[in-house]
Parts: sequence; structure tokens; C-alpha cells
Amino acid sequence: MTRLTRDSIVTTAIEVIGKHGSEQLSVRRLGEAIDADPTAIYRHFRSKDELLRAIGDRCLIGVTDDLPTTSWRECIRELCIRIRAANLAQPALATLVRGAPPRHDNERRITETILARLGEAGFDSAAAAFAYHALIELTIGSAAIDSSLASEDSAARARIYAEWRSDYAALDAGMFPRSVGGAASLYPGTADDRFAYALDRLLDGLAGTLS
Amino acid sequence: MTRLTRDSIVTTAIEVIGKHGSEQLSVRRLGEAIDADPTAIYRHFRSKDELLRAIGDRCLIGVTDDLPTTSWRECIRELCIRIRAANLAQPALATLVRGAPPRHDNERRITETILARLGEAGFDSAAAAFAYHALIELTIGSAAIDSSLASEDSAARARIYAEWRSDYAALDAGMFPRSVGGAASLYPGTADDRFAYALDRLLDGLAGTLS
DNA sequence: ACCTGAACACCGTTCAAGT
DNA sequence: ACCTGAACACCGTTCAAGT
Repeated sequence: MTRLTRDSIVTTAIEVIGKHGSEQLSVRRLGEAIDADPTAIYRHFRSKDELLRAIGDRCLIGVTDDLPTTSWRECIRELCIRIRAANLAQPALATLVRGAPPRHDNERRITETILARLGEAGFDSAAAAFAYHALIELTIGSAAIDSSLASEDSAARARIYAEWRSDYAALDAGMFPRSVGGAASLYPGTADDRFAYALDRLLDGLAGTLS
Repeated sequence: MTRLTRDSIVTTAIEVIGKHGSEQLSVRRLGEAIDADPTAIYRHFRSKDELLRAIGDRCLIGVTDDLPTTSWRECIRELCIRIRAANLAQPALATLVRGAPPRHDNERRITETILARLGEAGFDSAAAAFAYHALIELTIGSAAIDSSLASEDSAARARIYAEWRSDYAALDAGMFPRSVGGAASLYPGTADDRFAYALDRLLDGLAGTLS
């Protein structure tokens, strides 16, 4: 590291996360990676939280680029799927879930894109605001929930889901008849599939308010 | 504390959270409250995570009691609103978001209730599973997102939302025209209102798959 | 102007030893 | 059988001092 800047710290932090996993990103470890005293970071970021948010925004680079122009639904659907993917790629970020507004450029472009497509589709600004918040809550919330398993590979995830299905199947059938009966159907597909299903149903519901 | 049990530890932990806030619940602080050595807790819980989950389940007591019988939608809607409220009442729990299956009784009753109402409504087990996961992702995910502000009172929350609207309004109107134009409409109502809207649109979409 | 390093006030968890 | 207490291996953050 020739020079310490916000950008260079973020870059190194992402390398550290890539190598050691996002739970292992501590101020001390990051200090080692940037070859400076850990506390030097506090010269560039007010807190670790602020650093994590900057990392989060870096991960969102390009999510609003080249989105489908076929329809507002397709565009927003693809954007939400990309946001989720970006969040799951850095599981530590998903735990940073928060209702605060975007303070960084990539985040701002997301808001702008969603509001613009909704506006063009015919939502007035009140309806667009409710729809925007609904989409973000589902997308970010779902990523937070799924992030616990995001570090496993797909075979491991499939194995874990199978275990969980067995747990349901082993419940007392008198008290939990539907859980036992439906156990084999729970956790269908991948977490991405389940998110896509939820997103599509939410978009159905939102589209229904237009007519 | 006359005797240390899982239940008595959970009860005391909830008292500590009530007094000091859920971020302040540490093993050491809880040890003080139960008037025992902090590490005695590890005799009853494998980890702090296991303790938090037990606390989480305690907070869900009664959520499946006396639900509306008017329709599957009304029943599930009310249940999701109660689950959200229970999670927001203990903000620490919302950060425990996870995709793992319920391992405690109150959680299990939630799954059973949702699957049962969906089944009665005509969803087959595959469709019911997708619908169940969609509802849970939105409900728990949204609670996680909103938990950061749950400890503030409603006046403080309203003030914070007003600030966030100003942030949007202050953006560059050339780059973010819709965000600036729609700023006054963002964060409409309370977080509960926005969740209810999202939940209703998701239920619209799910109901649409029945016909 | 920028960075260091000691220090503060904490964490969750383990395990040999006590009663 | 149950609990203690020392210890381990860490945290995020502040601030006077250095260069």
C-alpha cells in the first residue's frame, strides 16, 4: 500500500473478505493487510459500520447497468435478483440490513432506477414509494436470511436442506400434521428459486394495483 | 435465582433486555443478573446463539392463538403481523435472521398454521411450500430491516424518516430526477404500514395462483 | 497531515479445579 | 451434579504522542 485512501482500504478489505471470509474482517486483521496500524482506518472511516457500508456499495457496482428494457417488471425483477446476488456474495453485508436510505452512488442508482421504472409504468409517487419499499424489504430481507448458507457450496446447501426436511418429517404427526405431510415439499429448489417465486408473486400483486 | 434452568435463564435474559436493551445482552451481563458466574450459562446452552434462539421462541408465545377464522388470507396476514411485532419487540432477535427451520415449539406452530391454512385454501404441497417460504422471507426479512429503528419511539422514528426524505430531496436532480421528485412520498406512513402493504401485495400474488 | 501504539472497556468460550 | 474462576483469543474505539 503506497497511500492510504478510502478506496484503497475498501479494495484491501474486499481481498481480506475473499481470503478469510467476511466474518473474519476485523479492524485488526484489516490493519495487517493494509500494512499499517489498525487504528489508521479510523482516519478514513468514522466507524467500522461506515467502512462496511462503503464495501457494500462497492459490491453493487454495475447492478443498474444494461437492465432489460422489455418491461418495467422484467427490469425491476432483474435488478432485484442482482442486488440479492451482490449481497449474498459478501455475506457480512447482508447482516448490515437496515432501513436507512442509500448514502452511496450505486445504492442511489438502484432507488432511482426502481422509482423511474415504476413511474413510467403508471404508479403515482405514493404508490411507487410503497412498491419501492416492498421490493427492497423482500430483496434485502431475503438476502439477509439466506446469507447464513451462502458460504456453503451448492452440494452442501442441498444436503442441509435435506436434513431440515427430515427434521420436519420427524415431528409429531398428531400436533404437526401439515408439517409432517408436507415435509418432502419444503425448501423446494434453491434459495434463489424461492426468492424468485416470492418476487414474482409480489410483482403480480403490485401489477394488480395498476389496473 | 434459586435454581438455574434453561427457562429461568431465558426469563432473566428477557428482563435484562427489557432494562438495558438487546444489544447489551452479553454473557457476562447475564451472569451478573442470574447471580452466578457467566460461564454457568454454558452448562445449559451450547452457545449464546442457542440461548438467543430460546429467547426468540419465548417471544413468540401465543402468536398462533385465536387467529381470525374468516379466511386463510386474514389468518395468515394477522399471523405474519404478529410475528413481525414479536421480532421487533426484541431487536436483537431480528439480527438472528436465518433460513434454518424452527427448532422450538412456538416456531413450529407457526409453520404448521401457515401450511394448514394454505392447504385448506387449495394450495397443493409444492405451492404451499413456495408460498410459506415467500411469506416467511418477507416477514422476517422486513423485521430485520426495521429492527434498527425499533428501539426509537414513534416521534423519533417520524423525525428520522423526515431526515431521510430530505436526503433524497437534496440529491442532484439531473442524475436522480425521480428520487428528488418523489422524495416527499418516500417512507410513507409507518414501517408497519409499509410492511402491511408489501404483505397484502404478496398475498394478492399468492391468491392469484389459486385461480 | 498523517500514522502509531498504548490503553480502555469490553467480547464468547474452554476447561481444570473446586464443592 | 453443578458451578467457579482463571485464562485464551479476541473485539471496536480513543487519544496523546510521534514523524
